[in-house]
Amino acid sequence: MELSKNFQHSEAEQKWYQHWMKAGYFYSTPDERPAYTIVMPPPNVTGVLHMGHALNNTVQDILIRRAKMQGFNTCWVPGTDHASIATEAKVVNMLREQGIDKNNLSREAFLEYAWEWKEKYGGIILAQLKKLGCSLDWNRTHFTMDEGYYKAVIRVFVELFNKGNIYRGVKMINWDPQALTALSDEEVLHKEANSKLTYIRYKIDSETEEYITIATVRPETIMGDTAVCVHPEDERYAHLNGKFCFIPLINRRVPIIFDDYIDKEFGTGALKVTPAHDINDYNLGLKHKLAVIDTLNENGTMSEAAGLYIGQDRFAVRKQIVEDLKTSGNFVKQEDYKNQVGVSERTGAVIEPRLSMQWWCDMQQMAAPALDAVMNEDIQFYPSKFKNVYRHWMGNIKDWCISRQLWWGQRIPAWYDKEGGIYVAENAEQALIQYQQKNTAGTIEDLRQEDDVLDTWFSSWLWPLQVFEWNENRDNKELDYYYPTNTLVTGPDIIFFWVARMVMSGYEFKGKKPFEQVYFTGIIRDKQGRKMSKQLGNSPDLLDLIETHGADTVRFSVMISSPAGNDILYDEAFLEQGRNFCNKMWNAMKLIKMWETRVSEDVTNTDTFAIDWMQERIKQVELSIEELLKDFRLSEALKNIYSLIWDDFCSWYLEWVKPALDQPMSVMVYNKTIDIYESLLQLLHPFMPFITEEIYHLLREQKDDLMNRQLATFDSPDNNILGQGKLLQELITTVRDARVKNNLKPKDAIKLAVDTQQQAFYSLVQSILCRQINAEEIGFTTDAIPGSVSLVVGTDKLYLSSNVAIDTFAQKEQLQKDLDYQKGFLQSVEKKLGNEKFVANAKPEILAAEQKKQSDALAKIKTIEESLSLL
RNA sequence: GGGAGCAUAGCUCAGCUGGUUCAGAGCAUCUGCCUUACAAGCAGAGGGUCCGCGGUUCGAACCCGUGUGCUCCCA
Repeated sequence: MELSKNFQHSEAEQKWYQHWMKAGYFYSTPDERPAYTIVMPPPNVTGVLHMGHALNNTVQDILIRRAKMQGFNTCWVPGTDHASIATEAKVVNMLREQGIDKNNLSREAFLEYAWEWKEKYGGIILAQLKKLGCSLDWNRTHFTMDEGYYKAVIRVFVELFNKGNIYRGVKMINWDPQALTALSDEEVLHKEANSKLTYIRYKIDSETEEYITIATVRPETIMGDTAVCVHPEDERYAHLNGKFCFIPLINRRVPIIFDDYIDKEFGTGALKVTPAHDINDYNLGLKHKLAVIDTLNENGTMSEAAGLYIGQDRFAVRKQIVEDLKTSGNFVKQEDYKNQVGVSERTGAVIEPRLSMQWWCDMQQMAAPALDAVMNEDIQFYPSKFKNVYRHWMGNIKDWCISRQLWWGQRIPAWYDKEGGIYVAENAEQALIQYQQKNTAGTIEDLRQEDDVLDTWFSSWLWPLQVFEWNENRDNKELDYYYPTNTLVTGPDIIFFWVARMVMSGYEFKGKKPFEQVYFTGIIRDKQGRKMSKQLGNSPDLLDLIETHGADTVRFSVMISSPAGNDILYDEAFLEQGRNFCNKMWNAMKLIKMWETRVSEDVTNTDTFAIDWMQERIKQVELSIEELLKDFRLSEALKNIYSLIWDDFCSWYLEWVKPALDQPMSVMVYNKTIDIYESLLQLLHPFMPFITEEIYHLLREQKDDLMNRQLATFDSPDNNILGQGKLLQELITTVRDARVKNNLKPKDAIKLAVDTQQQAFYSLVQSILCRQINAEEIGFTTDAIPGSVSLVVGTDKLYLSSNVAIDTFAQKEQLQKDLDYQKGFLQSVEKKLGNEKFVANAKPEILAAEQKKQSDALAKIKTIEESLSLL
């Protein structure tokens, strides 16, 4: 068979993904094996996957594939999230581009568009995950608005309502004037803004011409002022006790109140109080029984109640009113001021605090077991630093605003009668029954369902339960088998939104934690450290990337650069490294395939050093991988495998077993080499599934697939053989270096004479050493060879001779350098050993190590000095 | 304002329980090679006051304090 020059990723990827799928490797049903389960954080159906998803899902796939090789019954559940506000915003935009105004559509018509959107983008997302190679159980795909899922959410709402955890009430909420909906505190981002602090004077209601000056960043809200507040101990204002002042422009008379909430140092020490538009002012208003005047409409324009600027946008008014205050003589001054402004996480609109009737969920009770679980590590966080963040949020939990003024989502199952009575039930019929208990003649026509839908997170917090059909049967067999799931892999940015709430819902509805451990991945940033985002256009298109570079390369590039839990500065240079790695593996396979025709039974090759050594290296690396993966240090594990394949296998091992030109290949070595390559491919498979499967099958006829092959158990490596391998490498490198330094060309023949105590070792590796340094012969000696280059490796002396003239100055310099280093080293070791406190305090093994260093260094120094004296 | 984290080679970062066979990797740089698997490669090399200062210790990149700079989260 003709092998291509390089690995052709696109064919192989398609072929193997379909093959795995057909073979049923992705699917899971409960059996006698232990389960290893992951539920995928469902991506929003708002668009396409980005680099963050690539990282997150690659990590999950690695864990799943590895667990599968270790004999677990693995189950990775895919799905998508309806993402209420984000998706609705997208659909509204799309409609606007088509010239359709959402307000002219019925709820039903709008939802049809939304479902179309979901089908399209949800489908794209799932296709992307396949391209990435994700070994997902597609039979279990869920969507947070599926019929069954919808019902589960409704039922949870009704149950919590009946328990008294859900209630309806007017409170100050975060209002998004663009999406026209309430948001939870978690959906508001605080950003620093360059604002202006405007000083405005309010005339005091007294006979004399006297003013009180306030400072505000929101002058447009003064029409909503219902008081001015100062500190009770502020001498500047003590005389104003019981007085009133007039709001400029509208001349409303408001009281001057006193409260120690005021910061005397800020601004003028006098605060305008606007209970309708600021949470602190609102609380102040409650305390002092102030009126509340809402001067804004829901879209952020001034309302009738403002009296002025009606219908104008709040930001336009902020500028205009300053001009008008100047005209009226109330403007004092303006200064630059940096403050924090809340913006909507989804729409970016500046949030307005607003008093509003919403549905709330009291979280106090649910928080307690959820907090404990993480604190006592019943649920483990990686990295554990996130425990603090979690504790802080959970310990100060607030009631959750769960209603949204949107259409895309689960509609709140509450019905109102004409008198304002509320009936919460799973459906209209049951609501009606409740209603009829009061009004026997009542009909469904008398009831009106709540328009609002539920916060998206009020559905996704059920994800680990409902993907196993919890609502259909709360103790079903699958739930028993797969739940609690093993590992949740997600970003730290949704620790409150999702992780914390899933923990709460797990205990509340199932009485069990939803997962054993949570691994928080880093956030992918661009080279300049900026978060990747659509707006910045700094996020590469994932599908493009996969198509041009291949899924394995993309996976490699995101994994190699992602230390556990730290942010990642993504650089496309990593793609190059991945591509080169694929190429390397491909070529190693080609080399082995070339030997296939030269295999002969007649070669009686008893030289197994290379094989023995490589096998010990594999054991060694496998054990370290095991440890690294336990701590989710995936990038380090990958680096270990990368180096094992490139350096140990390709650079050393293959060269060591390579038959001489036109010589036959030992059948034993050939088969062992394939065995070895297979186990390397297997170690790498979870990280780079396609190329490993492809090469696995090209190496020789296989009965199984790599993906499904069980991992052997490894015992601890033989340190003696590993040490010998290391020494052999050092010998080779030292001689090669000497060649370069002495201007000996690779083809120039040399002879090597060795003065050593370990002749058996040299006999063992002689043929390898001979070929690797291109020596005509290697012999032993106890005396220096005149005219040769003397080298020192360990405590062995090497004499390298050649027909080519040799410059002794260079080697003298090198030996002198080594000698200086060794002497310095010895000095530091002896200083340590001469220190009584060290000898008394250091652990025995460290003491022994130091003593060994001392004797080694002494022996080395002796050897080098002997060599030097000969020059 | 409260909290968390980071500062190591030109760049991006490893360095787990303090102990010179750990100061390391990849990329970049330099030198020499078209050695019949791979020039997307091979063989070598150079490069660091481990942010400053102080402390603990026999011993500090690692622990403690402090200063500076940066990032993130919460209010």
